[in-house]
Amino acid sequence: MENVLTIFKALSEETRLRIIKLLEHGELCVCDIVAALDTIQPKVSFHLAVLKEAGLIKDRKQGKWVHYSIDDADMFRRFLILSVMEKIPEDNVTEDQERLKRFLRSKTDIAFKGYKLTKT
Amino acid sequence: MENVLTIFKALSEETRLRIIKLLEHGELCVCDIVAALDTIQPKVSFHLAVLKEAGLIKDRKQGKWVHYSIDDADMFRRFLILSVMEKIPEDNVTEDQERLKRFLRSKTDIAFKGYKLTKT
DNA sequence: ATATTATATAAACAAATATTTATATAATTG
DNA sequence: CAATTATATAAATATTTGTTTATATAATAT
Repeated sequence: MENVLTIFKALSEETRLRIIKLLEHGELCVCDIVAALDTIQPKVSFHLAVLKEAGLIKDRKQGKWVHYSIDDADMFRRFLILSVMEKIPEDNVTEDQERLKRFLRSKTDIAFKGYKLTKT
Repeated sequence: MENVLTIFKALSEETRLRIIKLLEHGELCVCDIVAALDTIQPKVSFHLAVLKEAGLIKDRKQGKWVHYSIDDADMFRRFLILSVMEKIPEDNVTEDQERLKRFLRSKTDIAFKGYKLTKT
């Protein structure tokens, strides 16, 4: 019981479904998600912990960053995740997606500030 | 979003999963469920309302009684219901099942009290 | 070494959900 | 028709869950 219940509980909150949707195309670090959802970091960390506890996402630490991604190890969870992806109307998360794109772009820009690309 | 969310929310509570499990083999009236869960009636009515709102169960009124059963009109909900049936360990609900059996038996007994079965 | 950045966690607070108790309604039985 | 039974609903309360603010930790950059 505990197990199924934990999974359904994890899926029963809007912010968490939005996070799952954001992870559709690959891993993101916490700050990406914070930017995409336009919210504060502890809130995101809280929801990521709930999703991870339920085995729906996994994390990968790299330096200062923690990258989260969909955990597709188990069939049942996988199906649920796919359902979320499919059932949530796009226009319900377009703002998130746009904020994410903008943020990722700005990160890249910063990375190249003060550098010049030269042919090799 | 609303829709999926409502469904997951409905499934994210233990009493409700137990009710779904009880409905596995057919419809039951509210008082059957109250007896099986060994609890009070308003509590059961509350959870039945949540499940019905999510489209997971349906009701059928007959005299004083309201019979509830799994609503298998929709594929997604159906899959979720089946998952609940499969994923919840039997020994997690045996007490419920036994109380249910006893209660149903006692109802039949009462129905025959003062009567005698005769060959036709 | 110190400052900064990314993330987590704890504590205080707020909001949502579930439970209980009391009461209403509607059908049924005596 | 009065009493009883099955269920629903409303109001009060309790519990759980989520949010915010403050702080800790650990890696990196200055």
